[in-house]
Amino acid sequence: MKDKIKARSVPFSQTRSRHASETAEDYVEAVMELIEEKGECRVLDLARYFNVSHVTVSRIVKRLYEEKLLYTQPYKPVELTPKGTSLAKKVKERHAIVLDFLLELGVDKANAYIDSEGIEHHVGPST
Amino acid sequence: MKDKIKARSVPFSQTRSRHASETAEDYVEAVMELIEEKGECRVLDLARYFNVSHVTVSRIVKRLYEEKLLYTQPYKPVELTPKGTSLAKKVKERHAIVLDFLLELGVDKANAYIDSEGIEHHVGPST
DNA sequence: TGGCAAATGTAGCAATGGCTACGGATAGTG
DNA sequence: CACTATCCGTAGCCATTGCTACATTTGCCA
Repeated sequence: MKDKIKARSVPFSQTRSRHASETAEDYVEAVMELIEEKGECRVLDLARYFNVSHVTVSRIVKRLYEEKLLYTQPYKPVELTPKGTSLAKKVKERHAIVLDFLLELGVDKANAYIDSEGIEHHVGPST
Repeated sequence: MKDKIKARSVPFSQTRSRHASETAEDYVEAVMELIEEKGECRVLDLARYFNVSHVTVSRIVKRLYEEKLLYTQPYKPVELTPKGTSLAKKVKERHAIVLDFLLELGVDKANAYIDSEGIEHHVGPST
């Protein structure tokens, strides 16, 4: 029994640090997409994208700037650093894999798209 | 383009309340499993299960008690209320569905088990 | 150029979920 | 009965991510 408890605990560990990383991944991916779509990425674009207030975005952008994932200057658009670009590409690739995975299973496209947003962070390398 | 932004924003909305609900679901499920396995569910069992300190568990148990999902008394085992039992069953059922889903696809059992822990919260009804 | 609307930034609050440190409760054992 | 080990609760700290309210900057248009 104890073994089982121990084994099951694995997926839940390091929740906080993982959650912070997920946020970073979501943001760099969003920035990359918004730049592709609109030519630039404003704080408000991100706020609409994630359905949160511009304040929340602005704070997170500041943190990611400190992590050297984003370039940001007051009242200017947000851009990706090389590090941020690299992470964004990795995330998009993984996202595409998950999407294909679900599509291949007959999940209809709209639902697959929605579901894969949340799922991607939970997929182990083997899967 | 705007449509796409709006559409993509859906999965991210209400992140906080959703996260709190996920915690509640994880906890009632864990309580149910631990009671099945060990006959009772102590705070420390949950702490080991989730790989967090007993303090974290104790605070969350208090919150779930206020939400009428758990019974709890100082220094006593944690139990499920009818509401908690009902939620736990729903979660376990959904969890089982996700697990079967992955197993059917040839994901080997161990990995499916691990992955489904995180995925289950992101699965829409249709999937 | 002046002024307004939109975009950002800042201050400050709340909830959640991590933690350590410390103290009280409980249960088992000699 | 007393002791000791384990369990649990409380106090208090931190980080993250929501928010509203208010201040500031920018950019555009009359």
